[in-house]
Amino acid sequence: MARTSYPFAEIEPKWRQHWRDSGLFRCDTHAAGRQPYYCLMMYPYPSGALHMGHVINYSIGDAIVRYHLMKGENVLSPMGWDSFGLPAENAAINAGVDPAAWTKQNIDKMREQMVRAGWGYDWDRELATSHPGYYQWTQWLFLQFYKAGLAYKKKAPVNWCPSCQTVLANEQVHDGACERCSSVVEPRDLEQWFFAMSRYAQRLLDGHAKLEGKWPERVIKMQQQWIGRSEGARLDFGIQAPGTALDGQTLSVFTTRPDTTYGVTSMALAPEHPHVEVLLANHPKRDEYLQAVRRMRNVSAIERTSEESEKEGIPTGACVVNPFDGSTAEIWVTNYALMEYGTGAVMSVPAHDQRDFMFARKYGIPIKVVIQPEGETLDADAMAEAYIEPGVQVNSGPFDGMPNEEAKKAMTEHVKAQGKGDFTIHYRLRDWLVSRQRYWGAPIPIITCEDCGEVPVPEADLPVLLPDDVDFTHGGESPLATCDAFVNVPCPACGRPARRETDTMDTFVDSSWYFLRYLAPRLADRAFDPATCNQWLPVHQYVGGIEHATMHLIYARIFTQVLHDLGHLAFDEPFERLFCQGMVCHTAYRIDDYSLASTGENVPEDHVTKQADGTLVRASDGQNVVLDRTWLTVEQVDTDALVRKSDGHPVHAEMTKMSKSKLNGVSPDRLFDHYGADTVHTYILFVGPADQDIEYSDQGVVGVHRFLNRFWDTVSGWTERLADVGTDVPEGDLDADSKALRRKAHQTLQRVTAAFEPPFRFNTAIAGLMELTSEIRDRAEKAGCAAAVKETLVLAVQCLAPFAPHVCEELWERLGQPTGIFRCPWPEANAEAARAEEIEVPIQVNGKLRSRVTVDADIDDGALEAVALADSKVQQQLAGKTVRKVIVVAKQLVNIVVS
RNA sequence: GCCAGAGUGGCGGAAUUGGCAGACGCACUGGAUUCAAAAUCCAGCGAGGUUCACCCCUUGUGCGGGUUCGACUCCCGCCUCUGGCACCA
Repeated sequence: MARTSYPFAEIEPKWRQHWRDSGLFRCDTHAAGRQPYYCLMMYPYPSGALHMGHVINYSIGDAIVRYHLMKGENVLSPMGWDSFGLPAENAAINAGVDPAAWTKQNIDKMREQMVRAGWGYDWDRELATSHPGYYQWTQWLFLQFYKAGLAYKKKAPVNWCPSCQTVLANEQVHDGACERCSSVVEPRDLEQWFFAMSRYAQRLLDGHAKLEGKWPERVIKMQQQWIGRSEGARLDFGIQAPGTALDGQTLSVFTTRPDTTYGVTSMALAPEHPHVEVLLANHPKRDEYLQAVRRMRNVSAIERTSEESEKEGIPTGACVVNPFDGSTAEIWVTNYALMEYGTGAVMSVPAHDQRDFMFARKYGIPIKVVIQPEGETLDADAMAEAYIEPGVQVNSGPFDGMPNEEAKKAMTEHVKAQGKGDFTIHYRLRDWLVSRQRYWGAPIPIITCEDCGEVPVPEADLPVLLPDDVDFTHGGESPLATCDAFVNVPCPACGRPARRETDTMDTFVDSSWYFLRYLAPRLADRAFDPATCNQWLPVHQYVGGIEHATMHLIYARIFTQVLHDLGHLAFDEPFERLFCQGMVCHTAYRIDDYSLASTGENVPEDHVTKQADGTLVRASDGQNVVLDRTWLTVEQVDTDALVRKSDGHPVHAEMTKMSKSKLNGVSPDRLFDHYGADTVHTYILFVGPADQDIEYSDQGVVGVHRFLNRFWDTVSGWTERLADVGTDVPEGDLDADSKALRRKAHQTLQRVTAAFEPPFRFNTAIAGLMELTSEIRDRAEKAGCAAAVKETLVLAVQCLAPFAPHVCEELWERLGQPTGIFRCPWPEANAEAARAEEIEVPIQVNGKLRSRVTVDADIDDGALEAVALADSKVQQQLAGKTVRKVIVVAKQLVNIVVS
C-alpha cells in the first residue's frame, strides 16, 4: 500500500455529504424537459454483509448512472431489499431472533456499507419486500392473477423431512438428505398454488425478438433452452386392459418421432401416472408391483438431480393398440418417464431411440426396425445401438419408401384425419409453483370456507399481515398453520368460520415487479402508477448477475406480460437492455474425510473409489463410504503446503464462485479502508471485461491506487497556476506539445464515451486514462499554450469522474469549474483536435515486417506505396528480387510481394 | 451427452473484427533519490540467436491441417477449462 495517498479519507465523506444535501441522485420522475433514464441494479438479499459480487454489480451500475447524469438525463437509480426468504427464518430457528428484527438490522448494516462505498442511489425510494406496504401489493398482484384464471391450486410433491417434521426447500436437500439432520427426505403431496406460466411459453419466446442485440446472447439462449419448445405429434393409443375401467379408453402420448410409430413395441408410463394403479389393480403380483412403483416414486423424486440411474420397468400386463396398424404393445411402468413432461407416457421405439433400445434389451422386449439408411438393411437382432439418423420408412404399411422426415408430417396428417391424433407443440417450461411452507414470506391472500370454497381476500382487507407471535421452531407443514389467531377468520363471502391459506409466496414473486414499485414506492392506494410506469419503462439498463438468467428474468418478463394483457401496462417487456457481469471466483479450501457407513471407521482418501452410479465405496472390499466435507477459511490453511495449520491435515484447493457456504468470500471492507472507494470502483472495472468471470485477487489494486495518486498529484500541481486560465484554445498554430496534449485528451474522450455503449469495455477506457495521465506528465510543463493544458486537465477529470467520482469532484472544484462535475454536461470530442497529423505505417515484404515509415496522416495510397518502396531497409530486402504485387491498406499497412 | 463461452508473457488482460501481437496494470530486474529503508521517479522485461553497444535475424496467441499477399482473428479436425441444461419422449 502506498504510504502517501491523496487524502481520500477527507474528500470522500465531504462529497458524499454534498451529493446527499444537493439531491444529486434524487429523481423527480415528473420533471419535464430532461430525458428519463432508468438504470436498475439487481437489489440484494440483505445478508448483512457486502461481498465482491455486489461491488462489481454496483460499481458498473454507478459508472453508468453518473455518465448519464453528466449527459443531462433525468436519471432514476433506486435501491432496495429482497428481504423475504429462508436465511431470516434459519436465524430465527438457530438463534431465536425475530426474523423482522434480524432483517432490519442487516438492512441497516448493508445500507451503511453501500453509502460508504459511494454508490449513488435515490434512497428516498428505498423499498423492502418484507414491508407490509410492499407485500400488500404482492398480494394484490396474486389476486389479479387469480381473477384472471392464472393462479390455481393442485397437488404437488414437496421435500418432507420426517425427522425435522418440516418441508425443505430444494437447496436444503443434499444428495436426497436433509442438510440439517441427514435423514432421507421423502416426497409428500400437498395442495399448492401455481401460476399458469406455461401459457406464456410462446409469448416469452416471441418476446426475445425485441431483446435481440440488447440482451446478452447467452441469456436469450439459456431462456430458450429453459422454455424448451419442441414440435411433434399427439397420438392416441387404445387401451386393452380387460376387467379394468380403462379397457377401451385411450392413452395419449406426445412424440417428436411420429414416423417411428410402426416400431412401437412397448409403452412407458411414469410411476406417478394416474393409470398405474388402475392397470395393476387385478394383477396377480399387484402388491409386490405397487410397492415397486412406490419405491420408484420415492427414488425418482430424490434422485432427480443425481447422475444416471439404472432404467427399470414393471410390466402391467395391459396393452396399447397402435393407431396405425392395430398391433399391440405392453404397457410398462418405468422410472425414466416423467409425469411433468408431455403426458407422462412415452411410446417406446427401441430400434430408433437409444434409451428405449437399452430398456428393450434389458427386458427382452422386441425390436422392430421401421427406418433404414438408404441402400442398407438393418437387422434388429444384430444392432448394437439404436438407429437415430434419417432414413427411409420400412415395415410402415402405406408409408414404406417415404423419407422419414416426410413421413413425420404425412403420418401425423393420417392420424389427424382419423381423429386419433394431431400436430402439437410441447414446452419444457412448467407452471410456476409459488407456494412455500414458510413463515418469512408474503401470505397468500386466500380464505377457504366450507360453504363458499376458495374465497379471495377482498382487496380492501389487504395486506394480510404476517403475525409476529408465531412459534415456527417445532416444524409442521406450514409455520403459519400453528397460529390460530391467523388461521381462523370469518369467510368474506358468508361470514361463517373459515380458514386462511397458511402458505406464503416464493420470493421470486416479490422480485417480479419491484422495478414498477420504485417509480412510486410510497403510493398508498395502488401497486404502481401506470402513467408513470409507461413513461419510464421498460428499464433502460438493467445490471445484474448471470445467475438470474432463467428464473428471475423469466418471472419478471411474465409478470410484465400478464400486467400488459390485463390492461395495466402499455409495454410488455420489462428490461430494454440487460448487462450481466461475470461471477467472482476465489480459491476455496476444503477437507474431505471419508468413513465407513457401517462402523464410522476412517478411510484414507486414496482408498476410496467412485462407482458408476456415483456411490462411494472402499476399494478393498466395496463397503459403502460416506463423505464428510469441511470448508476452511484461508486463515486456517497453509496455502503453500496445502495443509491445515492446526494439524497438518491435507487440504484441497478449488476455484469457485464466492459463496458463504464455501467460506471463500472476500469482504470489500478492508479494501475500502485502505484505498478508498474510488480505488475500489476503478480497480474492479479495470481488471478485465465486466461481463467475464474473474478469479478474484487484489494483486493489481495497488497499481490502480498508484494511478489515482499520480492523477491527483498531476492535476493538483496545476490548479493554482491555471486558476485564471480558460479552456478556450485560441485559433491558429499551437506548439507541438500543446497539440499532442489536446490530441490525446480528445482521443481519450472518444474512447471513454464509446465505453459507455454496450458491451461496456471499461477496462480499456481506464487504461486510456492512464495513458493520458502519462502524456500530461510528459508534456504539460513543455506546452506553450496554458489553455490547452487547462482543457486537457478538465477533460481528463471529466472522463475519470464516472469511475472515481470523489477525487474528480474535488479536482473539478480545485480547477475552478462551476457547480459540481455531475451537473455539468458531458464534453463532446473535437474530431479535428483528436486527429493525428502523422502516422507510422508498417511495411511488410512477403508478409513479414521489415520497416516502418512515418508519413502525413492524409497520405493517399499511391504516395504511401512510393514512400514504402523508397525506404532503404525495404530496398535491401528487394535486392535481386522481382516485385509481383504491392498491397496498400489505406493508412494502415503496405505489403510488398516479391519472388 | 447436448448447448454456449473461453484458451495470448510469470500474472490480470489489449489488439479499430483479416493488417505492427503483448496497450494498460501487477510481479520481477537495474538505476536515481536516501545514512538506510519505505514511498516516489527513470529504464528494462515473450522465448531463442548474434559481432548483446547500435542494429539485426529466427520463433511465438491450446494442438494439427487449410484458405489468404497477410490469420490471435476465417474454415475443417482434435485437446483442455468454465458455465448452462440433461432420463425431455
